[in-house]
Amino acid sequence: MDISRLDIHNSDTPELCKSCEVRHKGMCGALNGMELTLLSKHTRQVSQPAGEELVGESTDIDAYDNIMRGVVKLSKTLEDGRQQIVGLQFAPDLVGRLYASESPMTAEAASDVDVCRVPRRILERLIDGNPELRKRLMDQSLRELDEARDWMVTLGRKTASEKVASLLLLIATHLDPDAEGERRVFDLPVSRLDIADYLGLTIETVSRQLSKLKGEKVISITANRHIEVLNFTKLRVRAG
Amino acid sequence: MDISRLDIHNSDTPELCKSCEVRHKGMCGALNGMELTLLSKHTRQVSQPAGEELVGESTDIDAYDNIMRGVVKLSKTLEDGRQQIVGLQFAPDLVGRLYASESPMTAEAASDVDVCRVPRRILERLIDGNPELRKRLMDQSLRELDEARDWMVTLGRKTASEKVASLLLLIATHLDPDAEGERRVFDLPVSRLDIADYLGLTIETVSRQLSKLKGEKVISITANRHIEVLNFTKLRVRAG
DNA sequence: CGTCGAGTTGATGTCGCTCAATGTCAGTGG
DNA sequence: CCACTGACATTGAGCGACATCAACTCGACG
Repeated sequence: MDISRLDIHNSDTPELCKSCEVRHKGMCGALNGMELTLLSKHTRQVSQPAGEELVGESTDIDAYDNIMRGVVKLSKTLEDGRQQIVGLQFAPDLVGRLYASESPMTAEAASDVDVCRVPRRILERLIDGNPELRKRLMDQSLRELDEARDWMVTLGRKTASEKVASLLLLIATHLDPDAEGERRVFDLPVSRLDIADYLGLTIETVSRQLSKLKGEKVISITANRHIEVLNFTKLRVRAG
Repeated sequence: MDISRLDIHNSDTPELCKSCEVRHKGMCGALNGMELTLLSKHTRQVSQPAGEELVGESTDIDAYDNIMRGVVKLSKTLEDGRQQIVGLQFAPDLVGRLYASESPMTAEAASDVDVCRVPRRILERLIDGNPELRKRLMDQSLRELDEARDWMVTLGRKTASEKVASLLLLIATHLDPDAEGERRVFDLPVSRLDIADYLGLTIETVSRQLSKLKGEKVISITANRHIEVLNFTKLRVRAG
């Protein structure tokens, strides 16, 4: 039986983690050929359109998702429906609370995403045996902690216009890490409601602040989602 | 030369991590006799009164602090002076950003604290050689990440009165984890300003909300800092 | 006592929320 | 081609929660 026919990943030279970026910075870059082969035998690629849930709040975790493409939003909801987005994850992050049996939050595709779904046991076994992988995941966790704490400052102490500027800055730097100069161009991977839920604001306030930034020629907006940053320095100043 | 005279920790049976709780749940509980001895040779106990800084924002990290007693607050400050507390740490937590050369935030004694100060290199060497220690520190980091994200919901989506109730709840559960029934008694380890900076409010608003909870017989306050929770269930409801 | 820091309480102001109307655009069907 | 629809976004008017500013209380300490 030729297992390579069953799954695109079941080949001798695994197709997993194809992109250069993912290979270099992501989890798979820490694996040797044997480990990649093991992984490929148990992994399947999953594509989810924007809005689909990957992991529900307080549901069992039986797999982790390695983001190959797209943006994932992590959110928590109060009983009465108030929602707060507590993080955005970009390729090549790993989605899922390590070592917990139950997810403390919802993970949802913000844009269309492709992920590699790894069974929990498999990943945890790989972690135990591979110090380099362990280090990368530890680094990701610590980076997420730093980002969460930075965002606490934004949520607790910044004004609405600083919040919106901060988010544009965050997305710009994540989607285009090594751009230079004053101009940045990108598509917002999230809706106005998501922005509001990330910033602890309402969609109306977000809209007003975006319009204000537009009026002051700091950014220009076309087709609702397409952002051109005209003056990156000014945007950074406005982010507080 | 009798080195045991030089440092209270330099003895054959190290006096480090004396308390039962610390020994069981803290970092030192993961160490064997040899490791404890190594640690004791390089560790010194430091006592800081409330308000003293342990690590400054964007200063070099050359040591980690293991909390033996007291409460440490972690905070970040914007250029214009606005401050946000991004975490509280209790015994037996380890203070300090692992694997970073520079601290992303200020760590300051909220109450009077005693810490064991461990040189960075020593701790990192111990981590490399001890899977159990590694796991405990990973767990602490992941727990801090969970707490930071929970707090983002509080900061972004809760009202002032829910915020204050949430903080009382947080402190009550940390200072007295396995209490039962409706009553809790504790002393606030932080000032009104700290509370305000943790909740993203002003001291006046904090004060008014505390007075309201007092008026509604949910808590009673004596001597500014001494809190008696009269109705824990009601407090939990108010926390949202 | 007088002073000082921490906390409380009151009066007033304002930023962001609420509610409601309007605009934009893609999709659908006549 | 245009009308209709529904999802999403923008804009405006009014209001309320929290901030700001200021006065006052209280205990600690010289």
